Amino acid sequence: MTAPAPPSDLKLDEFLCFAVYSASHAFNRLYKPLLDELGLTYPQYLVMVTLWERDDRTVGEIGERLFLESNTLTPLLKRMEAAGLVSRSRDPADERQVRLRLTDEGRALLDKARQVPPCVLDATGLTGEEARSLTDQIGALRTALSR
Amino acid sequence: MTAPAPPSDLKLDEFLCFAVYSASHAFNRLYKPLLDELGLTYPQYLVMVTLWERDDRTVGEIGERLFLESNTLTPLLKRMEAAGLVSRSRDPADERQVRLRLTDEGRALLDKARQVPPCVLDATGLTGEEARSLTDQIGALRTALSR
DNA sequence: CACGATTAGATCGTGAACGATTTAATAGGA
DNA sequence: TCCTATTAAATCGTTCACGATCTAATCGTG
Repeated sequence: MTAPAPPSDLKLDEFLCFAVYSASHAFNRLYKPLLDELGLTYPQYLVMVTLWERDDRTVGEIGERLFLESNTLTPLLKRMEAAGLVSRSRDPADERQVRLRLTDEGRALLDKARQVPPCVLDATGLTGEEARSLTDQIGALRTALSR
Repeated sequence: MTAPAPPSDLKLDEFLCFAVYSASHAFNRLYKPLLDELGLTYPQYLVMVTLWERDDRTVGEIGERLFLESNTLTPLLKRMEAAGLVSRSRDPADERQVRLRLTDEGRALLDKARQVPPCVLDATGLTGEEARSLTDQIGALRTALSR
């Protein structure tokens, strides 16, 4: 005689973490075909965005911007270097640091990349204003979680 | 003479996708020590939640619930089986399907797991009502993105 | 009933994430 | 000046995520 399992009070659909987790994957799936056009993966695209914003950054600066550590970034950046998008070189003034610079090819990719965000906004079904609001709310959430 | 780089109009901080991506990682980092107590990774925890909600599910049903495919789930579920949390067995009525069932140990873990969501809500700094609202907005976003 | 089409999982290879550790360079104090 | 502490990346091992493909079981139509 097995006792009936006590009902679980953990409801997946009410989990904020799961909403975020699954939305993150949904974004990834949406981006995949768009970024394939650029020869980038999603995290590589984020690195490119940080370098398009400001070139010539250290691994640590990029990591600070993207909330990633060198153990994630080093292999990713090496793949980007192999793809001809960035150069990696030790800073002569401080040989501990590795500076990332866009190649001409990497810089040129910005033109194509400008077409991506409008496609993505369209797929969200949100207005620009709604998207901004949600971005701010989730940004604040990330800040709270990182304490 | 290199021309000054044209300013990028792609602003990382305005990217909804990046807010979601980085919040997802922030959740993971928050969950890690909590779930270490239970001997679970975060995706394994999600599988447990689905089975606590309803036991005896196929790989496909779990995947439908979590938006994951068998190529992700099969190895994950095998690790959970090896950890003694679930059993995997072919459905006699349809040998293509593999049914997942909680072991006694897996069922018993629910008690400990109930302590997790309050900790997480606390870390978000949100009220229950705010968290619910955000969960709904992000859930709707995921639905829109998956079209 | 047969047999091609479909379905459910599993397998394989690649690229992230990340904890833990290591290596090399710089900084700073006795 | 040396020598210890700190810092920046890199390395290693494990677990996800996912595209592509494979295998085996079942379905459906003639």
